[in-house]
Amino acid sequence: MNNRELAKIFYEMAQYMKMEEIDFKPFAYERAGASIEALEQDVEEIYKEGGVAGLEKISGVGKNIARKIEEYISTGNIKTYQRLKKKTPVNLEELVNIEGVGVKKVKILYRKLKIKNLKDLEKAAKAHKIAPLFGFGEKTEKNILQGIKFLKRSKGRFLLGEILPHVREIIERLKSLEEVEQISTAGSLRRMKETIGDADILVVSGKPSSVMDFFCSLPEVVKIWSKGNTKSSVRMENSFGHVRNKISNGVDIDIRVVAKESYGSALQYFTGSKEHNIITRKIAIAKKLKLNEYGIFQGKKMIAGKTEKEIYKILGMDWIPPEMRENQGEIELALKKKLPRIIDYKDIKGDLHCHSNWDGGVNSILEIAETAMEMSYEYLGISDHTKFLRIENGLDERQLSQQRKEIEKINAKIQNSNVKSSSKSKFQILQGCETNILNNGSVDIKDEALKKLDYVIAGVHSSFKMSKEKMTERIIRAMKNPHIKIISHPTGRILKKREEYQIDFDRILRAAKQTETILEINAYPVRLDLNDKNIRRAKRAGVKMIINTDSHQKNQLRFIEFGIAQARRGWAEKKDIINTQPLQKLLKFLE
DNA sequence: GCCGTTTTCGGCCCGACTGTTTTCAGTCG
Repeated sequence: MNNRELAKIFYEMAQYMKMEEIDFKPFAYERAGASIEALEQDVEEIYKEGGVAGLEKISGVGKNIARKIEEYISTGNIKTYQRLKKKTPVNLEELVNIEGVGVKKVKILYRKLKIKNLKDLEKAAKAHKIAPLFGFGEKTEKNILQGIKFLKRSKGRFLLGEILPHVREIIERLKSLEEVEQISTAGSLRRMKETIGDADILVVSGKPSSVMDFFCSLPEVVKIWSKGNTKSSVRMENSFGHVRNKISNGVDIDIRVVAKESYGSALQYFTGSKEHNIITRKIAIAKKLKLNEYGIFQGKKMIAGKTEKEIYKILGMDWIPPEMRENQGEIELALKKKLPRIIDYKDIKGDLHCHSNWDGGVNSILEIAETAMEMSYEYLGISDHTKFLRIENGLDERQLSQQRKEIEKINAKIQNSNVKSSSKSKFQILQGCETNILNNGSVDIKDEALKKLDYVIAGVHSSFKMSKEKMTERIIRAMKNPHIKIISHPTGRILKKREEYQIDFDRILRAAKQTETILEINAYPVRLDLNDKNIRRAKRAGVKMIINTDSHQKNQLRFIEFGIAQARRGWAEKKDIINTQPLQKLLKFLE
């Protein structure tokens, strides 16, 4: 908890420094923030063990930043941060989240119009006070309004990836209570939707009131909306669930306590979706039964309710995985007992989209590989950015060939250290790269260099606002390059921030099929791209997919879960996803 | 403000794009 808070402060300090046109320092603070966020140990612990000198061992942390960490630990505050904030007291996170608005514009908006937050900005834009400002204009004003509109549409929704880990942590704490017999997430969180409105927790307990007392007095709770004997609703603190430097308003959590004999029906009822439940209840009615959150009833007699499985069974259906419960045809298939066997969370054997510290990433190739081995992967693909992305320190042809040698060395080292352990001796690091698809569809690395890699990923990282026709052509041309095997984040959306770019997805699918190009299901929480609908389309078109994390630090390899969840929501089966294959088969496929 | 098998001082964080300029500033990846 500490680390994330602190990292967030450093990110914000960096932004304020950029606002003041300070050179280089912002970069130092960002880097320190990123490396603190990636730490496994709490900074406070590091400080207790080794003092300021211990803190200085953290990469990117020197004398000054170490002192600031010390200040934060001992006073809970950083004076420099307060000073920066005082100079421009605005909701920076909120304002820079609008596309096209950065720190410099925020500064002008505050100095000239005293705009502090989204509300002020919207008011000013609607009153046409923005366009006359120096450096702004008609178009900027329009873009700002559009950006606000887009933000509002996704307002109140949270990323699965930022909420789930915290809710799980809270569930762990609840589990430690003697009174808690069974516990689970419910609602959209259990269905693993890419964004969620609020979080639902379902508990079985003989002592509901003490569970309620414990829950409502959690330190993260900032507001109790309602507190009852079996149902409570609270607002969590703001920092609850932020990813990198993006902070959201606190999420609401609803908790319900139900009787043991109703747990299954309550879980079914509160997991939803609403549309799915409407149909299941209709099926019950047709069988002269009644289904509600307490159980399934024949007249007044309750005939089931303890588990979800028995509920579905009585309705004449197979149990449906929560990720599929969107009334998209899953009920019909479950009635015919013909549900597809969707990919399992344990099926992934490796991750081919990972960034190391050779480009903008945090960890060394070896460190990432160690995490991959901990996850029992058989392989790991390093795919650093290439030279077009200068700020990400993209690699050129020469650096790629240097990296190849490094990877060979590490592979040899891993093989030697694991001779005894047969399970790990199979592990292998592959070398790829994530090339940039330029405007004309060519990529920024020469074919001769691409040829030497184990595989090549290509993605769009610039000029997002092309026409549909041009963007489609651009990506198809990249797919036709025989070296390019994978298209990363194929639609380019950023959740709560940027729409997909315009593409003719059917044409992309046809070209992917024809060129045997793999489409990525990017597991990074703000991307989740392809989304569930496109995954289904790709599956239907017979296009192969791969679930990758796009991780920039080793801990982010765990994001794979969110990608698998999307694949499950898109009904993808094991055979549709190529990184469910063992190493040799994967290599053959890539070839 | 950090860092060092090019450097303990002098480099780092660049280039495309957009919209605002009339030669450039801000934003984004």
